[in-house]
Amino acid sequence: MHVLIVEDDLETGQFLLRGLQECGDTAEHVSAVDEALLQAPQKRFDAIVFDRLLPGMDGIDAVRVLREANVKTPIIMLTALSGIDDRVAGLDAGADDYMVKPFAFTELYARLQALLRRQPLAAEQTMLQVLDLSLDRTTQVVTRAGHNLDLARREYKILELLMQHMGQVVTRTMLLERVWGYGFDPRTSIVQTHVSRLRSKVDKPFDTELIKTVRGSGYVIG
Amino acid sequence: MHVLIVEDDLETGQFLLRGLQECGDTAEHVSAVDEALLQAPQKRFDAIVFDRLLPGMDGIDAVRVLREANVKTPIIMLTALSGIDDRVAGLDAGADDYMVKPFAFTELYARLQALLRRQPLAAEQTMLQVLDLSLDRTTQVVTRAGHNLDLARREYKILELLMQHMGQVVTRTMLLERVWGYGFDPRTSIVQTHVSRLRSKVDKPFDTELIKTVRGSGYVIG
DNA sequence: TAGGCTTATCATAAGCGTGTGATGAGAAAA
DNA sequence: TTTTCTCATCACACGCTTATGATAAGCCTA
Repeated sequence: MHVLIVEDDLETGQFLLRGLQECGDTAEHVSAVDEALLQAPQKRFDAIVFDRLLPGMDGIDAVRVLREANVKTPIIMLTALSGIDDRVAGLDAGADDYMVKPFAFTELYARLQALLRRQPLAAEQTMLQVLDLSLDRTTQVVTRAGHNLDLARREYKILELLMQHMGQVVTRTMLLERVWGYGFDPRTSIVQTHVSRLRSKVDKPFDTELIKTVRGSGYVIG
Repeated sequence: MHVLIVEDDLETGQFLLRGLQECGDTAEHVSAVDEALLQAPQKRFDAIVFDRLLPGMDGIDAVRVLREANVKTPIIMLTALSGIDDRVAGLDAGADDYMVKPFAFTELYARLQALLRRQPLAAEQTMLQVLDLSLDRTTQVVTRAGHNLDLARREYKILELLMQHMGQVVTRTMLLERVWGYGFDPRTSIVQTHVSRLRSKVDKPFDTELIKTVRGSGYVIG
């Protein structure tokens, strides 16, 4: 992800910058409000981390200005004040979340990821690959060992989610949420059925089995 | 982690329960406020997920009661109302975070993890290692000498507990409590059976024996 | 409207995980 | 040594989870 950090304290700013880079993400650091107002609408950021107390203009007013300018990028406010009123003011102005200083970087990072999960990522990987299986998200073409695979929409979505998380278990709940948009358990074997059909196209005709089931959890690829 | 779910809607409750189990955690589900007030101080939960609208007592009042009773467990409120005032009320009463329904399970899970990361008391190490045996708590993958070990849920939980306390004796009672959730002695050889199965996968195929029994007490690793 | 494709549900079967009790091995106590 | 107790292991049975095929409903297209 690509994050804009608006923070007048240089030390904190660098700390966040480095933290994000170490997690494999990219970030830009500005220390003045007007710079932020200039950058935010122009470049495509996935999220903005906004300090509450800035010289010149209150961070809260700045957020309000951004929202009025139709900037919808998720914003996390940083505040040194822990009062309830202070938190509310930020949310009220249009921030999506707040964090009270001092905070752990890991928590900020978790919240960033939570926000991004809610919002679609601006820059996602378009080509996904696992061994001889590849999926192109722009054309939605799936091939294995050179052969084109003709997948139905649900099947494609399942495979896409699995490949986005290759090596990690994708739980049934996650599949229901991301593929079906369900917020509940339908109490039918709907996931199993579709994974079965997916396997019959992706795995059955070939010699190595890529989609593995993890009993009690879900499925993994790779 | 071990989570208490307070939610009167059975479907949502089961959905959360299942979601947590799929992620390798444990949870208990109660649907009434008084049950929650009874359970929360007694058992050791790492977090509580609290529905805002419950029959009998407002969830907010319940949270306040818990906090007054000196229960410090992190609490996430679930609310169907998205107004600012509603959010504040929850935080004000002593909740640590809120989520607006409908919500994605993945986000709730991220927030739970964020809350636990903030709490220093739960020394949650993600990578556990004893000689050539290693256990990754995020992916739930166990390897020894480079080989992947395919463990059942109970076996994994036992090994996890042993490795968390490497060098210390883990008593049978402790295992019954943390792996099975039993508060009593079932008077069967259930623990022995499962440790035996665990050993057949972890120790048998290799030359050095890692899991040792301490006669009269329990087991140690390392 | 007919036909084909996609999708949801149900029934069934197979497979795996788990709990129980029996049996035997080995350590500690007498 | 013998006795007693604890622990390890095994086989079996039950139940839950998962895989799969049949069926039916819905949707788009010609």
